[in-house]
Amino acid sequence: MKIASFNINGIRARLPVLLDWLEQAKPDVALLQELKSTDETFPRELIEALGYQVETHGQKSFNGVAIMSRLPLEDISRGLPGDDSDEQARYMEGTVIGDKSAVRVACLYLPNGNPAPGPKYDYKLAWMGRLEACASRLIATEEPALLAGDFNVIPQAEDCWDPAVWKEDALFLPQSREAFRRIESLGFSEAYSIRHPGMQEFTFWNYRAGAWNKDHGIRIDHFMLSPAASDLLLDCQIDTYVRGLGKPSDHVPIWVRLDG
DNA sequence: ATGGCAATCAATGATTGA
Repeated sequence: MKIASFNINGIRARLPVLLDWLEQAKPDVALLQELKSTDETFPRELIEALGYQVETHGQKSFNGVAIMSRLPLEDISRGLPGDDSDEQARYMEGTVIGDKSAVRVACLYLPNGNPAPGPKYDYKLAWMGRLEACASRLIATEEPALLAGDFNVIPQAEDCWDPAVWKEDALFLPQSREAFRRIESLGFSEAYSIRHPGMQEFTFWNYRAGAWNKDHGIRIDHFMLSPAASDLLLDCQIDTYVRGLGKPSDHVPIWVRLDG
């Protein structure tokens, strides 16, 4: 099964690009972030017309995540556990039933955290602590599971065009990278780096200052696979071309193919 | 400095993102 993740930066503004990409890439499952839409204003009909079951966890103006699947999709849960006062729609889970195996998928939009230090960075680190608890719970099931989405973390220096520029940024600060490593320490594998060691590809280019034309990008969208899911990994690719389409998102899709 | 763009909500300007 092919599972993709795409921070679309506004579902309504991005609908033409999304539909274009879906028809070319034909993922079985698409995990979307930054819907910037409530569940009520999410344009589900055109996506359902392509054969997808659409499950959303929206919020007005900001955040928002969705799971869309052409395979049976069950047991949806919405929201990141661990803080009942957190109103931001950044996390949901569902179980995809493949031909060979069921995969628990978590779609996440991890907080940016800038400016750091400050309350937004505190929220990011707290959020990552709660995510680690989810990761522990998922790995304990010993079933195939993955965490995917916009992590807003640059894992290592090779994952950005100029580490010096990002040195003080919340996406690259040591504490952010350490929190990312802690999830790996639980037993999760970051799919792209497993499949393409030493390669430099990006998933985000700022709209400003001609970043795309200069290839001033960063790699912040990731798939983290549990051991049981890693055993099924066949491929992981980044659909870079999507950044060059008309009216693009600032992120591009990344996907994995699992033998499931 | 990735200043310099884009999306959204709301009302011509502010907020947020990374």
